Amino acid sequence: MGISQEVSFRLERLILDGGLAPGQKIPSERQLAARLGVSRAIIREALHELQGRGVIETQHGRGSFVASIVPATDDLEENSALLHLFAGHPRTLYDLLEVREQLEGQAAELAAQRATRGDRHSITKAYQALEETDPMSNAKPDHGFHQAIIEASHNPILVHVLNGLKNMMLLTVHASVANLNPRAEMRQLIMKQHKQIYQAIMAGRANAARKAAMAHVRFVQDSLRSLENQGAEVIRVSLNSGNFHENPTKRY
Amino acid sequence: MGISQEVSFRLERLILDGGLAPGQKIPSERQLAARLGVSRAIIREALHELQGRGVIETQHGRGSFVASIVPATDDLEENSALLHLFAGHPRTLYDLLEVREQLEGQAAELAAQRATRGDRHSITKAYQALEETDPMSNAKPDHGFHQAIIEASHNPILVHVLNGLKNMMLLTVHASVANLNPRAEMRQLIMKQHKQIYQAIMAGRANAARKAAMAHVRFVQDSLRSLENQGAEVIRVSLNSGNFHENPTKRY
DNA sequence: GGGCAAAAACTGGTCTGACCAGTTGGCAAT
DNA sequence: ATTGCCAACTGGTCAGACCAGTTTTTGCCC
Repeated sequence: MGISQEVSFRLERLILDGGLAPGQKIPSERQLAARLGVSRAIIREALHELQGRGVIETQHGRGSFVASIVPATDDLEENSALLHLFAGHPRTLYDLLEVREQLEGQAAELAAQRATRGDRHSITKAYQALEETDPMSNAKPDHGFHQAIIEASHNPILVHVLNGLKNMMLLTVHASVANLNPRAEMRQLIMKQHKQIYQAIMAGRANAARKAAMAHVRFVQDSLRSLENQGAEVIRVSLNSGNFHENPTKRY
Repeated sequence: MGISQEVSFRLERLILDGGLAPGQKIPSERQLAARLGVSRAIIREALHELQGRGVIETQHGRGSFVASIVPATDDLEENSALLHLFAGHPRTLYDLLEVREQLEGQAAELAAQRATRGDRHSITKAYQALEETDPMSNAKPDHGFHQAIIEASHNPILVHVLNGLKNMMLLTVHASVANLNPRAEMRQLIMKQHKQIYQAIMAGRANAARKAAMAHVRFVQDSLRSLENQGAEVIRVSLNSGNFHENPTKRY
């Protein structure tokens, strides 16, 4: 482990152990360098790492400060990396929803066609859990409902693909639950959409199931977007660096 | 926003857009510095930030590598397991084609809407290579054409998903090329379909592009299925160890 | 030729000292 | 007391040097 890592760990522990409170100013880079006996470049690299982890925030000319919101990590998963990914590039959230619209639509269609009795039972159970749970509490029932449908599609490739996106999907579900559900009329609409999906699958109406599922994802997408346009913080949106549209996919 | 942040965003964007795949080595610090016209210190600070977010991993003396963003699955093990599943279970071929129908349709639609000049050039090049190559020879031009379209969709999630399915996609493409192309009338039809996809994207006709792409995949699907019903051996199973584990997705 | 060790040519890691660019606070002129 | 300016902070960027690992090339020996 290099010195840079060591320094960032030391600083992080200092902060987490309470030596430095949230919002408090961290010693200047030059002071830290002198005190820890390393060059300022090392200090800066360590601070950037902590910055990447969201532990500190830096302001030009003023100093670095302990971030106010220490994550607390509700899921001890390492999806914090993904969270930052979304935080830095909110567009990715919509990219994912774009893909989800297709795949969930297909899953619902296939589920309507292929669901076995066991599948129907699983889906029904998940749906009931969804109805009974306090919507604001957490996103798990919501995700469970979608998951049951996906598995009922009996397409292992589809299951695999959506499984690989699971962590990210949980985030989008979380975003929708956290931002949309608190608004009563939104919650009503989403409930209704879930019901339509559920009934269409149970009735074996494949096309209706597909359309309902796609409409549901699209509704979430549009709602989040309009929320964002109203200035709400869907997921911490930052001004992005412009001009990513001229050389986006090309490699070095 | 400082240059350092901008650099880290740019790198992240590159990675997300699929220009750099997980596990791939990113250019050396000195190369990046020269290429982006900034000092090496800046590059190092940006890399440390990405490191803090878990986007990249660095090894002394070797280089920095893109971390697998979608953790858990998505890697070699899972893929090879699916490959085995594929070999022993031809139905999986159709499962994959089912999913491909959706995703390629979406990719074509988005490409028609979002392709930059550079994208159009790449697609055109791939299309020309496709026209000029002996169709029976190999599947690479075919796959390259689809790949160019996917990248032009500018949806990093979509790129990642289809990238994860790349090995299997190559197999389906190979199956289609090997079984369908030798038949003259089939080859004609497929050529025509490719042309329709290409023209629709170039003309920016999103809906037509989607439909053409979906029709193409569905055509391959139906053709293979009818071939199979005639008793032909659609996919040659490569020699593999029998030894079947129960399939990971616990279906069937 | 084939095998193997030395050496060159990479890679990231650290240091130094300089200068630019925002922020802040005090002190002087009004 | 208010205004305005300047000095002393702060972080941001740069250049070049050297250390420390890894990979590739070289060139000798058998």
